[in-house]
Amino acid sequence: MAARPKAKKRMDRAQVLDILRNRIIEGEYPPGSKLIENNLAGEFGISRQMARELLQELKSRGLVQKEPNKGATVRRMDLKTLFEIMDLREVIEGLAARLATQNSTAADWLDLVEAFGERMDDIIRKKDFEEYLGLVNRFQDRMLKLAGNSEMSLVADRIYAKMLIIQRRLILLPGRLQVGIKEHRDVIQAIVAGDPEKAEELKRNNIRSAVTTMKKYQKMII
Amino acid sequence: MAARPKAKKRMDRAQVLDILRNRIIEGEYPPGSKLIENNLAGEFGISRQMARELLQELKSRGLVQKEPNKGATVRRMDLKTLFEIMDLREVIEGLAARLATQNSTAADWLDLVEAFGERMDDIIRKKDFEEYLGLVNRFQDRMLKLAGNSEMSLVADRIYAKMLIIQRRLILLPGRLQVGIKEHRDVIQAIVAGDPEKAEELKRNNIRSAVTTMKKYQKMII
DNA sequence: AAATTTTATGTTGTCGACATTATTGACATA
DNA sequence: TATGTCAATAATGTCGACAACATAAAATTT
Repeated sequence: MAARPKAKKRMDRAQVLDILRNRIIEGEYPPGSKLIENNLAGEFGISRQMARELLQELKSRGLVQKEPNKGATVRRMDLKTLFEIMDLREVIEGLAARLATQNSTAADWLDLVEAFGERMDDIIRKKDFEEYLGLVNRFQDRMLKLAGNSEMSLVADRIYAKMLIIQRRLILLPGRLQVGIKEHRDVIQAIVAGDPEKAEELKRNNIRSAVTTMKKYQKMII
Repeated sequence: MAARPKAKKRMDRAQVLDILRNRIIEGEYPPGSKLIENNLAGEFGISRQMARELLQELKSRGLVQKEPNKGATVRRMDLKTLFEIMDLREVIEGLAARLATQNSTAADWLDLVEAFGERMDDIIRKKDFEEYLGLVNRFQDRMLKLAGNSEMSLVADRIYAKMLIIQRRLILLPGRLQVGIKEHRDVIQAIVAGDPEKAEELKRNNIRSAVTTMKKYQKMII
């Protein structure tokens, strides 16, 4: 583990947690790398006890793994886990789409309808992946927020954190960008039209379609 | 909080966690009651630090709630949360039924087919609720185990812990026992027949049907 | 007597120190 | 060279003590 020499001082508990979370999600701490309590304590100017509790928190969010007497490591995602999560994601996002449809009106979706409309053609042409990912995330956030089910949001958070890296590789696969856009358009349309069952079904199909692509190109993803 | 005077000595971490979990889901610690670190430490012969970590663990499982500087209380379940969890439960158990169907053969279900068959008529006649609940739980455990999705199991565990109390009251509602048995029979039949989609749909219907009953008799449940 | 401040007590938050368990590296032996 | 043993080091697990905060009780003021 490359140690960070600098000792930033007196950081807030939540701040540190956020930093660690981001480093894991962004891949700065690669999967399997050790997170050593003393190092973290030193870097952030917190006590080891505090570092310990933060690691525990990260564990409960499914981002790190702890083995007794051996410490915490960034959780590796193997293929099995990946597809397990995708199965979960299918039903969770389906539920989110359904609930969001029930709890929202067309007005809540104006910006996203527009964004996934003509603006998307630009994105496809330029292959602007970052812009696309940003929009997809905005869509997911909106959906979760409007769904208004905090228990579900907890589960979704667990899933998303681990999906972010994968998502970046997924859209690079042949044809996935175009298909993804079309599927999102359809989902949004069903939501705005106020058809909860259809929205759920389409969102589930969207994830299943992603899984199919992933299975086809397994080796390139993990 | 009624203090337990006895100081049991040197209990294992996992043991204590299990005891606390049970006390919460059995209702021995009623919702809203305070869990004081010192008391727990004293009762189980563990250090306060350890008690603290156990409370954190219970929090991450959604059983207790923590407010900064005010401590941990047994999480209250209001009506909103209850129905949120039921929505989640619908899709999770649906998924479990589908996956279990894909990963199992009729041989895995022999005992439960029999139990939900003729033996059930006895149970209905005697209104043996405990026996029925035992079988339902056995069915759920089997389903989760055979589904073989550990991410999903984590979510399910979060849900079940909170559902156990409710379940006891649900089956007391008029007609719910008979309906529940029939629905379980249908689900099991679809699973044994190897029809994943049907199993998923029936399990989802089962939860939705429970929700309908709950909404009708809201006041008696919480 | 009611309201406000002060004091006292109980509970959580934080830290440093020690004990226990892994891991590493040096050394000896086959 | 390879392997096994043992010491040295590093990291985690655990504990008790003190500080900060919240609550309840007492005292003071109006």
